[in-house]
Amino acid sequence: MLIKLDMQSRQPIYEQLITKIGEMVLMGQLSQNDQLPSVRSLARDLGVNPNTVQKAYQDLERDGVIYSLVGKGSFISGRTEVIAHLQERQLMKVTQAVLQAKACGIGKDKIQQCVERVYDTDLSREAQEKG
Amino acid sequence: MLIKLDMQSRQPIYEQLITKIGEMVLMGQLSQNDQLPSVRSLARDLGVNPNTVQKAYQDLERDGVIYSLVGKGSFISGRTEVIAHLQERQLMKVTQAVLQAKACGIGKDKIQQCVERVYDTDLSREAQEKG
Amino acid sequence: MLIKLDMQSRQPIYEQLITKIGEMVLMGQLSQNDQLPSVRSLARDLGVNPNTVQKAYQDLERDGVIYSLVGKGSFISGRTEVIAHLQERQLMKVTQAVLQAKACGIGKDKIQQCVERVYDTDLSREAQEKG
Amino acid sequence: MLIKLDMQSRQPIYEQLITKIGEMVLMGQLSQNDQLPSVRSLARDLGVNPNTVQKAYQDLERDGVIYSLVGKGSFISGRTEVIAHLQERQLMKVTQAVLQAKACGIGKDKIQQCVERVYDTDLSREAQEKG
DNA sequence: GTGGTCTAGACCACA
DNA sequence: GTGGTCTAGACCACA
Repeated sequence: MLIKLDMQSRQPIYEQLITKIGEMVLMGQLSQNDQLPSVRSLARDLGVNPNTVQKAYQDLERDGVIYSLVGKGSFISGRTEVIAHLQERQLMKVTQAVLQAKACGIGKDKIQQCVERVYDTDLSREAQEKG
Repeated sequence: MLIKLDMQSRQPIYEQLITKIGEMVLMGQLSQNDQLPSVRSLARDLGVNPNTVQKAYQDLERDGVIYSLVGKGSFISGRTEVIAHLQERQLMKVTQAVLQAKACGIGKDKIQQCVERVYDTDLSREAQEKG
Repeated sequence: MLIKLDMQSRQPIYEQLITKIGEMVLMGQLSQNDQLPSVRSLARDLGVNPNTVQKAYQDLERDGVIYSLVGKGSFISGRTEVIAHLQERQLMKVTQAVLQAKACGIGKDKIQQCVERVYDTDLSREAQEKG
Repeated sequence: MLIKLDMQSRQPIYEQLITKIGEMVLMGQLSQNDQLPSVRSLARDLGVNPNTVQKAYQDLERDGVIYSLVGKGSFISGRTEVIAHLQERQLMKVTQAVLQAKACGIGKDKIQQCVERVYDTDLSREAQEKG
C-alpha cells in the first residue's frame, strides 16, 4: 500500500488517508472486494497512530467506500454509486475554490490557464516517467 | 460592513472574517486608508466575541492587509504587493483542488464545465439585479 | 519646533515626543527657560490629539526636564542633573539591547562593528549635508 | 524548561516567552525537532493562562521558529534562515539604541565602554560559576 | 494526551 | 473612544 503522507500539512493525516484511498479506488488501483491492510499494520507502515488509521477507515465505511467484517478485515465495496459520489464531492471542492476565486476578482481566463497548466504539465510528466 | 458568517462551518470564524475582508479589498469595496469598524463594534454587529474579531484583525495586520493604530482604529493598507499576494494564494487553492480532481480521474472537460458554470451563473445573477 | 513623528511606528507618539524633546535639550537646541509651544498649538502643528502632547509634557515635567507655569506655558528647566539623567537612561537602553544580543549568541565584534557603523556613517552624512 | 518571567514588566508575557525561546534556539539549548513543553504544561509551570502560551507558540510558528502538530505537540524547526533572521533582528535593536544614543550627544567612547562592560561582566560571571 | 477556537469579561495604554 | 493583553474556563478535532 503505497501512500505518501505530508506530516507538515495543515490537512489532518486521517483526511489525507481518506483522500488517498478514495483516489486509489477512483483510479482502479483498488477494486471491489480488495482487502485493505489492517489498521495496525498500516499504522505501523506509515508511522502514525493507530487511532488515526481507525478514524479514516470508520469515515470510509460510513461513506460506503469500504466495508468491514469483524475478525476478517476491511474491503473495498466498489459500489458504483459510491464512486460517482466521490467524484462529485471532489468536483464540489473545485467549484468552491473557483467561486471564492471569482469573489476575489480573479477572471475566468486566469482560472482556465490554471486548469490547462495542471492537465498539460501532468501529461508531460507522465510521459517523462514512462519514457 | 456587510459580512455573513456561517456559524455551522468547520472553518473558524476568524478565518471567515479574514477571507471576507480580503475579498472586499480585492473587489475594491475597501480601499487604501479606509477605516474598518472597530473591534468591539464589529464584534457586536456579528454577535461574536471581541477577541475573535481582534484575532482576525491581528492576522490581517501581520499579513500587511491592514494596519492598526492604538487609540485610533484599524485601516486598509492597500499595498499592491499584498493585493497581488492575496490573489496568488487564492489561485493556489484552485490549483490544489484541480490537481486532486485530476488524481481522482476527473477529466479536463468536467473541470472546464464547472468553471463555466461558476462564471456564467454569476453573470446571470448580475443581469437579474440590474434588470 | 521641528519634530518628525512616525505615525506607523510601534512606539507611542507621546514617547516619540518625549524622546525628541529630550534629544533637543541634550543637543543644546533647547536651553534653560526656553518656552515650549503650547499643548494645543503643538498638537495642531503635528496633527495629533492634544491629549497626546499633554501626556508627553506631563511626563517631561515629572522627570524635571520642563516646568510649567499656570497661565504662562511650559519651559525647559535645564537642570544639569536632569541632563545627565537623560543620557544615563539612554545608555541603559543600549546596555539592555547589548545584553539581549549577547544572550542571543552575538559576539562582541559584531556589536562593535555595529557601533562603528553608526558613528562613522553619521559623520560622513553630516559632512555631505554641510558641504 | 527554565524560563523566568517578569510579571511587572511593560513587555507582554507572550513576547517575553517568544524572546526567551528564541534565545534558547540561538544558544543551541534547543535544537532541531526538539519537543517543547505542551501549551498546558508550560502554562501551569509558569503560572500563566494557557491562552498566553498558545499565543506565543502561534507567533513562533508563524515566524518559522517552531512547528506544531495537533495531537502531537510543538517542535523546534531549526531552519538556518530563521536563526540568521533572529540574530539580525536583535542586531537591529542594538543599532536603533545606538542611533538614539548618538542623537542624544553620547560619544562613541561611552558606547564602547558600555559594550565592554556587558561582555566582560558576563565572562567573569561564567568564571564564578565554573570556579 | 496534543494544539486550536471561542466566550465572557477585566484591565491597560493610547489618542 | 481605540487596539492590545490576559484570565478562567469550555469545547473541539486530532493522534
